[in-house]
Amino acid sequence: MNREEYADFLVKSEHDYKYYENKYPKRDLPEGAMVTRYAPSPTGLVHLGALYTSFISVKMAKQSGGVSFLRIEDTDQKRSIDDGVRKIIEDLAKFDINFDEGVTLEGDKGNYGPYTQSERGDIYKAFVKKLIIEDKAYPCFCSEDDLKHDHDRQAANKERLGYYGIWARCRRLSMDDVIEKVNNGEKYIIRLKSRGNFNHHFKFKDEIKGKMELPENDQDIVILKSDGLPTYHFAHAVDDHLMGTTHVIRGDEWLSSIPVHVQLFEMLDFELPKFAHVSPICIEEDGKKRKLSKRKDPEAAISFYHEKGIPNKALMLFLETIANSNFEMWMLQNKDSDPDEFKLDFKKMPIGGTLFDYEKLISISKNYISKLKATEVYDMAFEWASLYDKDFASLMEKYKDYTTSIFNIEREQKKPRKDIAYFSEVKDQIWYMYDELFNPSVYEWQNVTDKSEIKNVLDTYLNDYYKEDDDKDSWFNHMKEAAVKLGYAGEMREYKDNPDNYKGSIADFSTVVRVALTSKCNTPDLYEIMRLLGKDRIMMRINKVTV
RNA sequence: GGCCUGUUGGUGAAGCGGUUAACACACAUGCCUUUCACGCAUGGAUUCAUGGGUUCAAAUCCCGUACAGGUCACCA
Repeated sequence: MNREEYADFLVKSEHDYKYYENKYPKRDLPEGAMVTRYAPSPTGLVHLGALYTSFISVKMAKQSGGVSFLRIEDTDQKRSIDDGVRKIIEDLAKFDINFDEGVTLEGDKGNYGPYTQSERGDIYKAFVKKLIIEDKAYPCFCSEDDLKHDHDRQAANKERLGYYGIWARCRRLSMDDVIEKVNNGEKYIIRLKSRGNFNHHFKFKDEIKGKMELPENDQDIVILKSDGLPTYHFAHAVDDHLMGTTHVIRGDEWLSSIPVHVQLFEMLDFELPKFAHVSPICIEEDGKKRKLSKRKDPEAAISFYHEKGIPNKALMLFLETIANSNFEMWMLQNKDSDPDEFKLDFKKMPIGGTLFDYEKLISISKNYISKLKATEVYDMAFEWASLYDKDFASLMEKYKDYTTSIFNIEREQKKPRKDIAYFSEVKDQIWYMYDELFNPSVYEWQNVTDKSEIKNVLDTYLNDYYKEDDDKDSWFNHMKEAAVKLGYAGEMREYKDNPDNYKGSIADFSTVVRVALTSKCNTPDLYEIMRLLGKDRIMMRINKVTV
């Protein structure tokens, strides 16, 4: 049996590797264009970290005039869940993360497919055969128990764990031994015949982490599992080579596998792509940093932000400031520019894990919402309420124009209000504008608390000074006149200079009106509120107080 | 335990041999203001985990220590 026959005896494939090398020609792209990929396993819902790396991958490709694609890594059938792929695609699309190529809801798109690993079995086998022919891979008959036994011995002797050197028993099997075992029906997997020396270090440069020195891999890692599917490492090398990936962008938990991957590319005669290992988003617990965990941390789930009512765009802005800290500065200097114009840079990405800063997210979200038009705020707030607060949603819908006007108070101007950070808090901020909800149990009176004085203020103002169609200036002048008449200072300056000469200030006076109408002492502009409420409701609410 | 990586104010983070150690968020104070929010101004690291070394000069370069993170599967 020659080596070709031997390889064919061990692994069957329809085509040989040359067929696939020809089937997927090199991509013809301009200098500097990146081909990136996002390659998740369909094991559950998309979480923040996935959103983060997929965003970086797609944006990097786009800004360099390259190509991004989505590849599904489902070589572990046990962990894949139904519908996992659809959820990934849909969730990412909500955040405007769309790939140029790869798996889509309508099937594969692009010339380098299939893009789902479970459909690429023959391709992997073809390359496994290539390695066997070149004596770079061999079958291993060790059972799980054998492996465990060795592992325990290694641990007991404090030796390095794994299948390497003298521990790599099956590596020494002759071709005849192998043929006999196979003919006896013994099960086997295929391992890489590593030529690395753990005591030799090689230089490696990561696009994000920079230069480092790593030991060569000397583990005879598994490349083809007993189920006939490849391991991650092998599939990664074959796929990214065939698909023409120029930049492998992935989580930094992969950094320690680099020796394996570099070796794999070498032994397969593949050109090594560049690697960018993205640091995780962390959270602090008991004074220690740890990666955001899907199971423990609610904020790891994308749904968390959705339920809270934080706009998707705001979340992306937040992720982009984590990705490149200079993005924030750029935004400040390019207030009117589209964030898409900002160019992400690997060199600016954080090297250590970044702590998830909720306050910062809130601040970004506030700023983002403050720049929206009232109608946009209405649409988004309504969309949120339709899902999470149906009663409020129907109220918003019933008074659509009115609600939009409420959102418009102090909004479409140079320095808009920044009081909405997320849509779940909207109701708490404007409920008093709706008669259906206005039924205060407490009035937040401030400096003026005396019942008769409150009545006095309200009566005086309402009867003699409130004019329904005043513009803002006359409205405030009337307010001042009423205040002065009752012994309040009409100007804050005067009051501050001689507080003892007055009952209080115009601020105290208008606060009484404000609280009477809204029950709250902190509200947006009173004039606007009164204008929206209109005379009848103003009277009604004031009467309600005095009863 | 082995291998790799990191450690700058409350948080994120700039800095890459000579700076008053940027900036943003948060916090505090003041101003503006009918409240709140906005805006504006000011304040906070005598010091860059720690101990050595190199240098006229170190947060920046080198070595040790501590702490933290990642990884060591027929999982990705």
